Amino acid sequence: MKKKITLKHIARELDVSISTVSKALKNSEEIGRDTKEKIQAFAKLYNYKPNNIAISLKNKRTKNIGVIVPDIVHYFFTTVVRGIEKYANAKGYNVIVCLSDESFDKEVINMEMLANGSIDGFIMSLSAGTEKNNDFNHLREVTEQGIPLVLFDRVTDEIACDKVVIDDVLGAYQATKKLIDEGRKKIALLTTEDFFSVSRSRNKGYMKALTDSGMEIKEEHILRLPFMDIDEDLISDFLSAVRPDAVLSVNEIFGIYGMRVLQRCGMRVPEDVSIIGFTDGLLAKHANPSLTSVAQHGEKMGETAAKMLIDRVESEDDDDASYRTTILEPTLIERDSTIG
Amino acid sequence: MKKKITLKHIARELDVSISTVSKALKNSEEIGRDTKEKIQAFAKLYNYKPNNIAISLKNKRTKNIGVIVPDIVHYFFTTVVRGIEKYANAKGYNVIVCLSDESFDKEVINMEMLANGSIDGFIMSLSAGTEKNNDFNHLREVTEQGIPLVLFDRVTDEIACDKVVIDDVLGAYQATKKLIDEGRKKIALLTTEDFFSVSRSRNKGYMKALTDSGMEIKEEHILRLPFMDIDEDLISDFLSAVRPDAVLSVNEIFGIYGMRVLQRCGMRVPEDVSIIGFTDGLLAKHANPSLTSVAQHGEKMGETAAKMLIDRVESEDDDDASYRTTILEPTLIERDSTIG
DNA sequence: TTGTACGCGTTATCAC
DNA sequence: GTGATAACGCGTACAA
Repeated sequence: MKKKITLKHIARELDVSISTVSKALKNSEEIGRDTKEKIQAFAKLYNYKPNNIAISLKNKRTKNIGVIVPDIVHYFFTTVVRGIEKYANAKGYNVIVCLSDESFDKEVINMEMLANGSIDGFIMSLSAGTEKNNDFNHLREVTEQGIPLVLFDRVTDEIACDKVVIDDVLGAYQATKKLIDEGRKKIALLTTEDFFSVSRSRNKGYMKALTDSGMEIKEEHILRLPFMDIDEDLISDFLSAVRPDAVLSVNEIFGIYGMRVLQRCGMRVPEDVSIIGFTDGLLAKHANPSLTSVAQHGEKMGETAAKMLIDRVESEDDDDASYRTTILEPTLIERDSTIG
Repeated sequence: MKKKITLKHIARELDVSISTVSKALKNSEEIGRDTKEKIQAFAKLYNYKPNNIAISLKNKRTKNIGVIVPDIVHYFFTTVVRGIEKYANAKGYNVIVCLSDESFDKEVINMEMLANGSIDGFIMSLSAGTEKNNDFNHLREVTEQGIPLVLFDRVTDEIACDKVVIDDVLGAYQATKKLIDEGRKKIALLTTEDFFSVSRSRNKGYMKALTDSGMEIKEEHILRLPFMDIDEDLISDFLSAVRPDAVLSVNEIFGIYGMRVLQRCGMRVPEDVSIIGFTDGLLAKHANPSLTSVAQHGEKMGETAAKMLIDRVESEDDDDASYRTTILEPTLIERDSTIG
């Protein structure tokens, strides 16, 4: 077992000072050819690599990015993390991923864990618990310490920081508009409890589209489901009662469940009923029929967030005022659950 | 913006020495009541938290675990990462996730990035590129440096380290056996190119089940597909030609594609043809009909790997000889793509 | 051209 | 009881 070698070892072995070794390895001009070559050869031989921790301590820069997401089995977050990874790695940063598991407490704990020097900045999406609590003190503490923070998707106005979101209102508007343009008259909405910022925006887009087209918004056409552990019966009862000719879902999974329920009722998709969901994930793509979806461009979002964060980290000047919010355009991916 | 406070700041402010502060905050007996209380109060007020990096440097322990996986959009890896996260976090460790993107080069780069002090140990699953190259020097270097390594799922005999796998032979055997017991006579196999260790094992289980039941293994019933960018036509041509009454797929996605192709040919699942896939993911669960699958228990695998790694990290004695391989039992999840 | 000294933040040992 | 000192590994301003 050949242990990690340090500058000190090399120095002792070659009978020179540590700083000489350090300089030689950085190809400094002030070291003589011979010593330089000797040292470099030795270093290569023993595969010397500087210790990241020591460098972090010295530079006060870790080259680590902390990412806190509610979950990682959800396709959307997965793609965002991938986008972050991609950009961050290209820039020489590592990504430390923590899962809040939709819990406020875990989110706080994870943040504190990372905030004490482990990372140069945060990228995160609020947990359900945090949105519910409406308590953002842990975020505030972090930003007040001068640690850069980028929020994505599930964001809040309470915190001044960079943000990346898609235009959820527009996405829902376009989707609803498409259903209206198909001639659908009774468009149901499957959404979540109201504390989710994204659901609120999507509901808004749905309503705006109806209103703009002179259609009435009927509360009985809207089903607000708890986010966790989906209750298929609730969806089933609702859809059987409403008998809609179109359904908009604020996420992928409600859309899939809704479609199945309707099919079981003997309705044909898309002949009898059109369905559009949010999140263009694997389920939507491989459903039968495949589900028309509002793509959120998670990977792009991740890349953008990573770029914003790293730019912030690497810019000397902390110009507090200039926080930006990047708004990505959603895209309606038309598949077989709607009419051409 | 209140910057991070250090021991030095407190010491200067309270006019005591740094070591006094350090001891006071650790509630050392050798510090007087008054000073201790004064220091602790001050520390609380300014929300002092020790700097992780400095502690890492001193202890030569980072409390970080490096995880390198081929991808994170695949359900299986996602669940493993989640399992790792769960266990590691509970033990006070952070998880640094890197994606090899199935590329040998990226895997090497990521390992080197992390190996220089950033982490206490690795958990990883080999990239396709690495399995293809059959080159494991980067792993060897890491283990030779005394950095603990746990391999899961895609492992290799070339490296002596802890491992976690499921019994792939058994999983495929049981699945095939089930198809045989249903009375299926022509059981096709959708598998990948041969360099994947898991595919080899699953192929073996398939063949063993056939042989044990006195059935013939026919090469023309086996389709070996490239792993990346799935070509649906290949599957389509193959299945149209073979016309099997059952299909075993070594992963989830081939199974889904296979089912769709067969349905398009007018075959009913499971009346005319039964299908079983590997990986009990979202697609299998929500497919129509839902896909009977061999569950790999990713979360359990992740937890197990994390436990093995942390045990190793925290045990002083480096008893090289005692590397263990944990073999998890697969479970056949029966759904609607097979007959009751 | 090479070496010395110091600092990053913390802890442990030892002296007062 | 309190404080000075060294050490973790590195980089660098400054001295020789």
